[in-house]
This record gives sequence, C-alpha cells and structure tokens, in this order.
Amino acid sequence: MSTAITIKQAAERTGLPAKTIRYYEDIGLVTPMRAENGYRVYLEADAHKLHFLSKARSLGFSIDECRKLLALYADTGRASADVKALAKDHVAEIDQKIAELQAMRKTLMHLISNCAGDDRPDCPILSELSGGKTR
Amino acid sequence: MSTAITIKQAAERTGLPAKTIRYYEDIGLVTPMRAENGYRVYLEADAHKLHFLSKARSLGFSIDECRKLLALYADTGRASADVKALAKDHVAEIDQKIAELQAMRKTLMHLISNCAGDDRPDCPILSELSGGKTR
DNA sequence: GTTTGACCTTCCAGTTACTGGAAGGTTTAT
DNA sequence: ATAAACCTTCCAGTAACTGGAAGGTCAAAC
Repeated sequence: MSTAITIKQAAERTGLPAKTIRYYEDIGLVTPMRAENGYRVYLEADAHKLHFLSKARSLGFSIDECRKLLALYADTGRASADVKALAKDHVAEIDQKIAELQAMRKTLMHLISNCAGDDRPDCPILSELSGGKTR
Repeated sequence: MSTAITIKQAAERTGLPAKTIRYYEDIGLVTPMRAENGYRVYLEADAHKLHFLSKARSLGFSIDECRKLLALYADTGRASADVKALAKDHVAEIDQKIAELQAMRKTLMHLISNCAGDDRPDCPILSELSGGKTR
C-alpha cells in the first residue's frame, strides 16, 4: 500500500507551509491526486518532490530554476554538466548579491563610525544622503 | 527665480527613472506642484529629496526606512542617535543577508566541486536535493 | 442527533518596489 | 497639418508567497 498523506502531513514532513504547497500546485510544480471529498492526497513521489523543492529553495534557487532542476532530476538521461551549469550560474548570482551587500555595508559602516550618535542633530549619515557622494 | 524642472529633467539629475519618480509621488514621498496643463513641476527642494531617496535606496534602505530618514532629515531638532540607530539596524539586516548567502554559497560550492559535470547522469547536486541533508 | 473542533476547500487581496504598456492630451517644430 | 517628443492617468504584471474570508467534511463528544 502506498503512503497517502494529507496536505498537513506533507507540510510537516517537508517543512513547507500548507499554503505554500497549495501555491506550488497552482503554478504546476506538484499536482496531487484528489480524494472523493476533494481533499488533496499526496503520495510518496509527491512528498519527495516537495522535499526536493524545499531544499532547492533553501539554497536560493528561484522557482524557475527549481522547475528546471526537477526536470533534470526526472530525466534519467540528463548530463550532470547541465545541472552543474545551473548551479554555477546560481552561485554567480549569489556572488553578485554578496558583493553588492558588502559594498553597501562598507559605506554604511564608514558613515556610522563618523556619527556621534548623541542628542545633537549633526549627522554625517544624513549629510551624505543629502548631497555627498555614495562612494 | 527658483529652478523649476520637468519630470524628465528630474530623472536625469537624480538617476531615477521618471516612472519611479511618479511612483514616489503615489506613495507620498515627493509631491511636486502642477503646472496649468497638469504637468508636474519639480522645484529645487523636490529634486533634492529625490536625490536623497536615490542615495538611500542605493544603500539598500527600504522605502519605509527612507521615509523615516527623510523625516529625520527634515527635523532639525533630531538626535543623531536616531539616525545612527536606523543605520545600524540596516547594517544588521545586511549582515544577516550576507550570512545567508554565504551559507548557500558554501553548500553549493561543495556540491559543485563533487559533480563531474560531464555527459553522464550521476550528479551529487541532484542527489543532495533529493534526500541528502542540506549541510 | 447535533454540535464542536480540527481539518479541508476555493478565491480574493496584500506584500515590495517598481516596470511596461495602452490610450490620450500638449507643445514645438516642420 | 502633422509628426516627434514630451506629458498625463490607469491597469496589469513581476516573485513567491501570506493572510483571511466563507464555507464544506469528518470524527468525537455530549
């Protein structure tokens, strides 16, 4: 007998909110069967897919990238090079974001260190935003 | 005579798209006067505010934080401590994001380095997403 | 046998910060 | 007169959910 579970149970096992699981169905990622009363019924394969999605999302892959990853996973004739390329592209995006955040951080820390932070109004942070240059 | 400029010119001076400037008006950030024909008219003070916003946004402050920063800027009786606190909170958020991204990056790099990246289907990245643990 | 509580369903709206585009008015130049 | 280059408003879409309303279902308690 196959393990058929409810959306609540699927949520507990995958760590995804039930609401998110329904959303994934809306956008065609995981489409469960329905019981006679209309309730969603998740089989092992569905739960597995949801778990896959949960992990991929936690690694920062977009929904669209997740879709591609699921397709590659389903395709037993895939080339690992395709998966690797996807992952590398994703790391490049991450690196880009990290760089942007670090640049912001650097500027902010510099401004913060020059701000007295007392009850007087003079503030280099506001001065900078108002007319100074960002770097 | 005050320098009155069009939205196009304000866009050029602040680096913000005209569309964004209209959006800022929609949400009550910068409300210009109107000429008789209904066209928006930006005075020096408006252009200055837009410039301020452009810089604050480029440092990653949210619209809501920008609203607070503008309020502090306008309040000549402000305490620089308030500005500093806002900036510090923002840096804390940035640090949080950087940490998350770096954790993802680390995991991904590890998986990538173990993936052959050839035309065979075996792939540790997919294996990990499908059932391994994230760290 | 009905009522309570915990489930489940669908659908609509809101979030962030814009961006694209349609439909149409104004101004200036040709 | 008309074309180009502005300007206007309004509607819709983006990413990935999240909250909430209105209502159906089911098992257990009274």
